[in-house]
Amino acid sequence: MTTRPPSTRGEYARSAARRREIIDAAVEVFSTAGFHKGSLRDVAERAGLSQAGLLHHFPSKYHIIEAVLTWRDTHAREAIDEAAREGGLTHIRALIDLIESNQRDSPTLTELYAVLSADATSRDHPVHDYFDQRYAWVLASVEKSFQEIAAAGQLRDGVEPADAARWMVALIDGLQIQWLYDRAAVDMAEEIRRFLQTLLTVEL
Amino acid sequence: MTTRPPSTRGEYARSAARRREIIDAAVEVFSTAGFHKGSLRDVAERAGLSQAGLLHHFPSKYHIIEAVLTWRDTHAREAIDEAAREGGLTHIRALIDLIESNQRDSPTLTELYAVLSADATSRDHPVHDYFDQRYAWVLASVEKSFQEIAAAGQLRDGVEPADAARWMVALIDGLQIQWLYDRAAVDMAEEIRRFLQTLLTVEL
DNA sequence: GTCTATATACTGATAGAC
DNA sequence: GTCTATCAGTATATAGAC
Repeated sequence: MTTRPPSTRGEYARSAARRREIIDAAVEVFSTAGFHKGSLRDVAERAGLSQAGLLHHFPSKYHIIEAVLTWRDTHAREAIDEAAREGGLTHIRALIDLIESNQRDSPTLTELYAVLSADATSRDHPVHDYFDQRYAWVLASVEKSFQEIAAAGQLRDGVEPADAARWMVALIDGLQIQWLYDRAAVDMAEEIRRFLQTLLTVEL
Repeated sequence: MTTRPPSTRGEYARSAARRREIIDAAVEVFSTAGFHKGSLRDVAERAGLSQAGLLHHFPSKYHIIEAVLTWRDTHAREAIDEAAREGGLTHIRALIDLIESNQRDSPTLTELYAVLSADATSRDHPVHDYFDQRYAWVLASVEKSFQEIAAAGQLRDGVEPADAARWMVALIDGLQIQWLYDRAAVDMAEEIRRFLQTLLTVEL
């Protein structure tokens, strides 16, 4: 039997573009309604096709949320990878810059992550394992950078690198919630910078 | 027309006890499954009656979650009210103690609050307004205490009371999420105490 | 006060025409 | 690749017997 290969680059591009449209629609729906409450019909309608048409591109609701998460992760790692390799303050600064640009350029995606990371604490949640591993990885990599900061004499005496890492990650999540309730009142990146400055002996 | 008053104290007590059983069941169901995903049937089953029987005591799902929240708030305010009136470090210490005892004695209720406060960021969520007002109130009362701490010379130079309040509330929410993913790794009260100690000039 | 039975709506997913 | 039609499951809520 023969499988018909796409005859032109155009077909691949069109399909990929459709998937992107669906992912964008899913971000908007899931970030305001939540993953459980946000329906495939809502996503389909926003993407401009029927619910059955949507499931031609992604076989299940889980595949859609998975695509959303991996798509953002790919782009986030591109933005942070070089600074993460360098470590120390460079890594921390890049993280804050990333948060700042995320909030400015894709607030709905930021919203989705904030809501979903709390939603997925339930052990049988479809993306529980994803967030579980993500927290472990983020905490470890931030702690490593704070250890380097401490070794360079840039961390105040008595502040443990493991604590600083945990506080920074917690502050990010917590400020995001406050931001979602009152967006005008919270400037996340500035707030995190001021907080970190109290832990450091050098200018951030 | 005449309304039949309860003939004995027993009837009130029995009905009140039933409502408490339902509230306890609701806490357990909603904290693990989330508010949307947790069903009235689950709550009813755990409370030992049918779903229709449950709706005799609370006319809708919303009334149940509302009862859960106001019930906890009443008890939380009892525990914190005196210290809150005194203000300053006394208030902050009492807040941390309350978090510690909540986590030890009613972890599922703590879990429910953490998940629900993120869930309810959506503007059309049934308890959005409740959490919106709660954050405004908590932030204001904690900021007031940090102003008193600053006036007493107990706050490190350069730390703004408004920032300290925002950071403390954010840290509580963020650590709760980390705790839900890895309960063995996070001692919330200790972590918050160590964090606040870095902002203060006196022993907490 | 509690039950069974049911109304009504919406969910994710599938079948099959085009 | 997209559609209509539909399935089976579950949700909240109601009606009415007991």
